[in-house]
Amino acid sequence: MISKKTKYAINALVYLARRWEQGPVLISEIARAESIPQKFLEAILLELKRAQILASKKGKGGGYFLIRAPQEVSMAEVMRLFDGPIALLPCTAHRYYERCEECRNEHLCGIRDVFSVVRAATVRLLKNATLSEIMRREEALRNQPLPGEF
Amino acid sequence: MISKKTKYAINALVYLARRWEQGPVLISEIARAESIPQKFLEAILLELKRAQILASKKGKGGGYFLIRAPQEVSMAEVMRLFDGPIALLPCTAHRYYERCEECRNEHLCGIRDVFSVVRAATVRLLKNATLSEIMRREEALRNQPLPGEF
DNA sequence: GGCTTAATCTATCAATCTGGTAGAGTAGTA
DNA sequence: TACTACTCTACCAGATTGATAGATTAAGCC
Repeated sequence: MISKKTKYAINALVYLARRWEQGPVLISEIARAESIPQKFLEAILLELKRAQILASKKGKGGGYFLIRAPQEVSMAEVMRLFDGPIALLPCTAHRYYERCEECRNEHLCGIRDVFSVVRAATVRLLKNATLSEIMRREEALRNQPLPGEF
Repeated sequence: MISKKTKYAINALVYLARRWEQGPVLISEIARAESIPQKFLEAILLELKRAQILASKKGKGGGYFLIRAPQEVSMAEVMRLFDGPIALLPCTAHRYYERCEECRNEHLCGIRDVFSVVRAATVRLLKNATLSEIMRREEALRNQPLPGEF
């Protein structure tokens, strides 16, 4: 499961994606709109700024804003930033790779083999899950009949 | 990432799957072979017994053993037992479903939509990742040239 | 220049989870 | 009945999670 911090980050990013190229948005506004504790959100936005996803402007008329196109920000990147590896086992991760000390020959490990497949599938989907993809799907859902109604 | 506890459980289960229908195996033997702290392993095996995956026999000649065919024990089940939901978001889980309180209409949520797809793919793969599948893959790896060598 | 605004930094905190240890108790088997 | 091996209870250190408080710095405006 992703942490609340990551979920808050995603909520904030989607909020800012909807306001893309519309100037800075106040932390307080995002916090109110998305029901995120403001002080907690401040720390999150700061991390997203350090990761070069957001930028900020101080003083009156200031706030945070996206500095990348919404299709260039994926859930894979956000999750890695806050929660670390996407892989379920350290020995199947790429950036965060770590070998299992108990494992003699990693390349003959059946456990690693099956979890590698899971990782590959998850990474592929999460890379395609960009902010613009989320917005696109929201629009699609609005224009569809409610689920279960036929 | 899965917890060490879950990883230990998987290691122990694969060990017992290799000894399927060969009688009880000592906790101490599994602990030694798989480098798992014995006392910690005891708690794990006890949980697997309560989950009706293992059974135990006391006294001399006792130990733990699988009571299901190896193809009937999946990583999905083991992970849910020790680490809870497989879904990345509570609102996309089935058994562990929980709605996001900040969400007005869940069925119009784009975030939920993309994470539902991830969950479905992950669950499908983890259900197919049974103990016998792990053993089958280990055998396949043994009969293959080493990766990177051509 | 001084005031206001708003981001930034530092510190702290309770609660929970994780991984692990110790030891007493209980029950089956030879 | 003695031995073996599982079972239960309790405890613990350290890390992580989610959150709060307050001080500081920088930008814009009159």
